[in-house]
Amino acid sequence: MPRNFDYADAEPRLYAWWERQGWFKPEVAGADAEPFVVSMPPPNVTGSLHLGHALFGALEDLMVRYERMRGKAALWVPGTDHAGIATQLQVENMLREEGSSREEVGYEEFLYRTWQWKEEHGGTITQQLRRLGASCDWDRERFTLDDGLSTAVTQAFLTLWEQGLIYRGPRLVNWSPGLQTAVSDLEVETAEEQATLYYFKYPLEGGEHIPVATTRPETILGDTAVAVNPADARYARFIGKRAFLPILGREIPVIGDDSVDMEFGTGALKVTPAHDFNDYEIGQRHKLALVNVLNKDASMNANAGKYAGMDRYDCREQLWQDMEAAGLTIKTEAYSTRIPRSQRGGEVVEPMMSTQWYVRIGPLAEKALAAVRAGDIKIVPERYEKVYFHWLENIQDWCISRQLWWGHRIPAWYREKDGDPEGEIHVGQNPPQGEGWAMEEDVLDTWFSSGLWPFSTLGWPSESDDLARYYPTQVMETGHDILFFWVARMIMMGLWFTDKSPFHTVYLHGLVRDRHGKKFSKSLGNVIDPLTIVDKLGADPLRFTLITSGTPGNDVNLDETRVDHTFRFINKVWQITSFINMNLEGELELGLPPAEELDLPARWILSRLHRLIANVQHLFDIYQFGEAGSQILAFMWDEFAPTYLEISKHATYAGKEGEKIAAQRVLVAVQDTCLRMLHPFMPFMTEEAWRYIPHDGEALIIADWPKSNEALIDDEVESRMNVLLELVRELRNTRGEYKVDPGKRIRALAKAGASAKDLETHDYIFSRLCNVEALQLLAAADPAPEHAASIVVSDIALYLPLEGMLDLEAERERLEGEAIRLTQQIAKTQKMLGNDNFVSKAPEAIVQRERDRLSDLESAQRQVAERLSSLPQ
RNA sequence: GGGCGAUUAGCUCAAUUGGAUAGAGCAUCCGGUUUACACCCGGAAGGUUAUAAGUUCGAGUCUUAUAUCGCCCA
Repeated sequence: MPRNFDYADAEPRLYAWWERQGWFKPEVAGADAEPFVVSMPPPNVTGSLHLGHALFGALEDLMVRYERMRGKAALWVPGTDHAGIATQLQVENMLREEGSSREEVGYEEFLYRTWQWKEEHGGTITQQLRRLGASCDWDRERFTLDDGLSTAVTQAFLTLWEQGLIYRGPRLVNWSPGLQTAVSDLEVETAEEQATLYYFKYPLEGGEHIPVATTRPETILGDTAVAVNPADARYARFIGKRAFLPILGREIPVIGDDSVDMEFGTGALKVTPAHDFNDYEIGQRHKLALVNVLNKDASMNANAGKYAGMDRYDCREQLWQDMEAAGLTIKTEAYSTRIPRSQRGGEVVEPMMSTQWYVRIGPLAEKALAAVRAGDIKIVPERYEKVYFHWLENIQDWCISRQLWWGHRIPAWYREKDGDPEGEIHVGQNPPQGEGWAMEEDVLDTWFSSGLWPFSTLGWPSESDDLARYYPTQVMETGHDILFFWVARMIMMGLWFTDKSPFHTVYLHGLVRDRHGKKFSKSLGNVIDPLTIVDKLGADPLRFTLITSGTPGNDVNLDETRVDHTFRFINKVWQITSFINMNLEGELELGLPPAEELDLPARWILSRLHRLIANVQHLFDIYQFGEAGSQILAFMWDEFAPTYLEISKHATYAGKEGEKIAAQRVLVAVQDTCLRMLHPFMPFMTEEAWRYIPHDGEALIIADWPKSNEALIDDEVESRMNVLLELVRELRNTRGEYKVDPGKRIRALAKAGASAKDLETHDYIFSRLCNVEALQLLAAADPAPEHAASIVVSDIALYLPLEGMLDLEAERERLEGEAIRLTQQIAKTQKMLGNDNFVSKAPEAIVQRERDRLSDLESAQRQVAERLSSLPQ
């Protein structure tokens, strides 16, 4: 067995082997196995792996490997998303570098180039997921723009259309001038920013004026009313009068509307229904005209009069100057307000009138709400259910058209009629008979196709075998940041089109941040590339660290020192395997030896192990994978390796043949179980290590998940062993305090009550664990040795004759300190037990534990007192 | 403005339904190559669990208020 785990060699080799054997496929489990299906959240096809992908990869692979080991038909469906805007931007960037643009090359050529780009870069992310160990069924890999999924998208669209749930019409939308497309509410991010509030005079008929304030003076050009609150004594008398647009002089009415906030600004409001969502509402109420003053690139259009053609911000400045010259301005002041920006491009989004396609979402949302309310779908952590409800209860119709080239074309056709190029509309996969039909140029929001993902990837709308067997899926694991974008839409569309919840559990993870909780950003220079870590330490340490660094729904702060620590843990597990491996001789029978051959340490480690298995099982059941991983680590590093493994050396090197074999079988059984439990966390090392211990089965990836055997969990054994281990700890401490050369073997004498037999039988434990060469039992009547340090645990007093080293005064102080500590604890325990409320109300087990504790403390107290009195004066 | 989360050791995080002396890692200090491992071993120090009140036999955990930070929605 190699001295260290060579991950660089093993990872690609094992991955290829697993895949070649077909172990990533659900069929490995047999036709009658219960399915466990996870749809991978499809990463952007041209993206490359970042820590967010690594986190979902680690978590989903963990769940899939776990369920596979539990005998389920585990299927992880991989795939990628065409990511409309993101991909189109990348290709546009490429064209720009070539000195060209998408307009210049034209639609056909642009699409060709984008597909080419996808072919070149599309494999990157999936290759990187393989490096993490992702056990997806690559034969079922899908792409949102492939033929099958495109069919699904068309089918979904047409169905909604036929049901009257899709409509097209002019609405005020969030317009992204840089991308030149509409974006949905979700794609707009607003943040508080410093801006300027401009105060100016709105001239009225009769020479008076109303003062008005705005942060966007250029929209004055699109005003179609001035609104005041009818309850406002200052302005109410102006209602019904005519006002005149500054500079342009257009005549507009002064209207009264309750929604005008009298406290804000001047208390009067300019109304621009075509460029502001609130004003749009007011416009609807008062049947105001809509005057659009912006072009698609946010330059001013012909309605802006002499400002036509100017950029929106240049216009703002120029108009203000002109108004100043005309004596219409009052003042400007610094003002902090919320500015809407495009999530993708980052530029300021303009509300703009535009004709778009919408999904009437209400009926779909209702089903989605009901499914979670009824518990058909659970969200982990549960608090996100509230967030989900709130969003769906207040949901707006979904704008699904995008003015992009890369995406699913909306299946609609137009034909010119009466001079209107869109005079006739036909919705359908193909154009109707006749000449002159042109296809809708808009494409669908990327999330429209993503919403179908759990079932479209399995063949829907065709009634495929996969759809029948593997849909609905079980767990949807993804980031909480796309709860609305994606999860809610999958639930809505899944319920609508398949009449089934697409999954029964939503597990949400958080963002991966740097070790101080900062977001990764190129400008901060704190970006960690997961593949750099994989290259340096292997995939296993990264996976385990990501999983154990956080709790569901919360952000993960990745501290790279933890990755190093995990790397050392992996080495530790390897070394344990190596130790077991090197002591094996011949064929070792698998499984545990018969109960009568198990000594106390063996029964102890098995009790601890099976307690661990039960804990891990419970933690897996409630999706607390991180804590499960930490507990396995703690068991191996703090109990198995330093204690049982060390103790077993006695049997191995000094025991009888039968004892040796029994110990080896226990070692193998414990290690085998641990490797199984660790496999979903760190598949590579565990698979490789498993080959070096006797095992049953072809590979760990398809081995059985351990089950806890309650019969092996034994409180009494654990507490007997704890006494011995406590003595070991105290012995080590005492040696340290007296600065006894660690290499020096010392003697110990013991006076023990009920534990005498355990002490005698297992005296070798002390030689193995704290270098005590001989343990001599004293009878109760024997005098204690004079020049000895003493250790008291429960009813045992242990004496270490440290001739020449013992400082009597120090020893007395030590014992007195111990006596005080014991007295305090006894008092505390007695107080608890003296409280009738406690004794009557606390569970019996808790009360009993306190009684046992008290009797232990009292024994110890007697021993300490005796020792103190016998110390030479 | 509404909602949610966080606040535990110098730093990064745990603590499963309320139950013994609140645990790890990193960093710090002391001591060690003991035949699996120096990618290691043994030990130490480090905490008023943000603050205040409450419920309870018992609170890091439940309730209320306050403070600070973060996120979501308008």
